[in-house]
Amino acid sequence: MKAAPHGFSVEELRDRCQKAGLSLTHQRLMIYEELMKMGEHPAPEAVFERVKKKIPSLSLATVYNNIKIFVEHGLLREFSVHHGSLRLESNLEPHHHLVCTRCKAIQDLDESDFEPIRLKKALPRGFAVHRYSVDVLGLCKKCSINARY
Amino acid sequence: MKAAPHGFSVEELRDRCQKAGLSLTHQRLMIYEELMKMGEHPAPEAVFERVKKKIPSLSLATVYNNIKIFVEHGLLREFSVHHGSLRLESNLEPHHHLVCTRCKAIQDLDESDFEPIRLKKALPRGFAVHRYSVDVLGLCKKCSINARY
DNA sequence: TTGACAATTTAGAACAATTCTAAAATAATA
DNA sequence: TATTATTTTAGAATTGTTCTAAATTGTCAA
Repeated sequence: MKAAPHGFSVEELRDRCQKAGLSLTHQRLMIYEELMKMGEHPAPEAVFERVKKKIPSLSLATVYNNIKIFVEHGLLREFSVHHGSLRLESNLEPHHHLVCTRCKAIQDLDESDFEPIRLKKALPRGFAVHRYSVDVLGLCKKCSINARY
Repeated sequence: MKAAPHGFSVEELRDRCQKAGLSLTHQRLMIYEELMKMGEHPAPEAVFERVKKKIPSLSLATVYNNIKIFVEHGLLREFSVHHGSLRLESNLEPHHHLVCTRCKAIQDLDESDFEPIRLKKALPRGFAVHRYSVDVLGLCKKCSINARY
C-alpha cells in the first residue's frame, strides 16, 4: 500500500495548463496535488473531503470538473473504462477483453489467443488468485477513423 | 460482435435453481434467457427493456434482484469489479492491478513484474492498441481469512 | 390437488453518484 | 488595471441502484 510519488511540480503543471489554455486556480492546484499524494485509486468524494480541509469553500462539482479536465488532458486516468453502470458477462469461459476507450464497446477474446500470463515476482503474501483478466485497450476501427477530425 | 451461445437449458437451469433453493419464476427464466442471448456485456437497464417487451408488468427491481442472485450463484459475472464510484489513477506509468473482488481494494503491480503479454492471433482489423491492462483478481489476505466463517 | 409457507415480484420511495445551471468570483492577458 | 474568458459555487436535476411493504406466485408435503 505504498504511495507512489507521481505527478508534476507546480511549475510543470502551470506550464501544461498554459499550453492547454487552462487557468491554474488554487482549487485546481490543490486537487491535483492531493490526487498525486493519495495514490490509492481514490474516489472523487475522498479527494473532495481531503481538499475541503484546506479550502473549506470547495464544491464537490469543482472536484468532478477538474478530474474530468485532468483526464481529458492526460494528467490522470480512470481505473476502469466502465464506471457508469454495471456491465454483465454471460461468457463464463476463461477469456479476455478488447475494449474501445472511446465508444466503450467490449469484445471478448479467447484465452487461447494469448500466451499464458506469467509473473516474474511473487504476489503479496496471502493473496488468493482466482483469475487473470487482460484488457486490450485502444480505439476500435470506427473510433480511430473518427478520432482524426 | 458475434453473440456467443452461453448458458444452460431450461432444464439445467431448473436443476441448478432447485439445488440452490431458488424458485424458477417466469421472470427469472426470461431474464436469464435474455442475458444469455444478449451476450454483448449488457447493462441491467438494457436487459430490463428487452424482457419488458415479453413481460410488460416487469419491474426494474426484479432485474436487479435476479442479476444479483445469478452473480452470487455463479451463473453470471460482472464485467469489471464494481466499485460503485469512479476510481482514479495517478500512476501513469505502465502497470497492472491486483484487485480483491470482495473488499474491492486495488493495488498497483509494476509492469516489469510480468512476462510480456503476447497474443497468438491478430486482433480485429483496424483496432489501434494503446495498452494492455492486466487485473489479477482474487481475495486479499484479510478477505480470504474472513471468507471461511 | 390442495393448502401452507417461503420465495418472489411489484411500484414507488429512498439513496448515492454524478452532472447541470446560472450567478458570483477569479485568472489571464493586453 | 480593465476586460474577457474561465472557473467556482450551491443547489437543483438526473441517473443508476437499493430498499420497502404489500400482493403474488412457486414449492412441497399431505
